[in-house]
Amino acid sequence: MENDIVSQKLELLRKKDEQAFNEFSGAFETGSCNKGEILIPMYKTCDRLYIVQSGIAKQFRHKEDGSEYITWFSFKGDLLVAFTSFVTQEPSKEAIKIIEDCEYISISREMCYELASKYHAVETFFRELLEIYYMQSDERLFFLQSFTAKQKYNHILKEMPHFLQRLPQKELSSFLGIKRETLSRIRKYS
Amino acid sequence: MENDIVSQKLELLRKKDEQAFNEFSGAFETGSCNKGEILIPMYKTCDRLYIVQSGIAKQFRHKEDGSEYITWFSFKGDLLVAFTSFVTQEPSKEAIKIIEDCEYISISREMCYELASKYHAVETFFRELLEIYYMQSDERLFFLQSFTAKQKYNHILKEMPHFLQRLPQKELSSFLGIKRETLSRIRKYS
DNA sequence: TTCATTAATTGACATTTGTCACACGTTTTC
DNA sequence: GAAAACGTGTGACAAATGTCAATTAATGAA
Repeated sequence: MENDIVSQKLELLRKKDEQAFNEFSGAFETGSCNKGEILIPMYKTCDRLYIVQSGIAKQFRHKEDGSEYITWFSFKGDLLVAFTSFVTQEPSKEAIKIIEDCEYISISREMCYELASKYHAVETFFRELLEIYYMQSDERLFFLQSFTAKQKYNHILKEMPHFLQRLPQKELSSFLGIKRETLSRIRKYS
Repeated sequence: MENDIVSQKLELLRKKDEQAFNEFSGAFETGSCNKGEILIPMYKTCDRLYIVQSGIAKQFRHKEDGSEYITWFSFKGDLLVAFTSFVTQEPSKEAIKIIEDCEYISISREMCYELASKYHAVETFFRELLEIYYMQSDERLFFLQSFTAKQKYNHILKEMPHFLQRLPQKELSSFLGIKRETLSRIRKYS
């Protein structure tokens, strides 16, 4: 068992209600996607939830000027879902594209809600995941909002060094909310 | 019954499991707080969840330079909680201050988790609230990140006019992530 | 009402970051 | 392996927003 958040919560689920765990984990299918492919297209309704087993994916939206705004990178163990579309079942304003060849497991939205409704423990599993993702979103908001370009870079350097090692600067700069030229200049002087 | 999100979800809870609803809603206490007072202080652990009945509160953090960064304003019907601290039980990095005299109801964290554990329907209530708040956070992230100062102002003007009507510009500018002088200049030319 | 405090406006200027253009090196593809 | 596509680095300049200081307007307390 891995030590990422989803795995930890799955382990809790298994301890709490083995049958729920079995039914839930049995509902996942495996799949894979190559670099450059789109896993969840823009404007399509998202009806599956993915968990990355290997590789890297990026989640992004389009700004009004057409440029890309990257909301998150997903590595091994991370969830992959166009969240708002998944919940509301409306066309997604965000898309997911594969940066490095991915293997994943996935489960249908229908099954998620069915099992959350059937098993209290599954409902708890999702509630706890949401708590964590909400806290992360909060933190990212503060980060993007209150740090200068340099501070952002240093923060990534310190807290998420794997982002620097494994992501092209083009993508990373978008994630930091700065232009690639700016990132390039910051790197030059630090 | 009101038509805000929390009320809607409470109504769903009542329909789904009347006993859960009764026990849950019976666990709330009423209270009030005057303009200028701090409801949840910085660096204190947050162990209650509040729902605003009247008035306005602001939720904020301190940036590294000491200035204030406002994360949200809460009006009638909105939740009021230092979320990360509430979940992790660590000292809060955000605080809540009253902008206009507030009446509220509140419930202890302990009771929230106890009832979520006891009643599947209460767990569902929280999971669904979290879904909505997560979507809001996502949207705010995009808003802050991809709009210019002018676009932000126009967006608020259109989508949240009550913010403009009821909040001092000083507070609003912090919420928009711009300086008060900048907001003042934008208003002048639109 | 009046004085004191706080909020909003405005101007001049500084700073940060973005934009555009192009060079250079590295992958990918046929 | 050559051509094309892509990613990165760099310079000159532009634009948006911030900073500081001074003034005016609004608000609240005695």
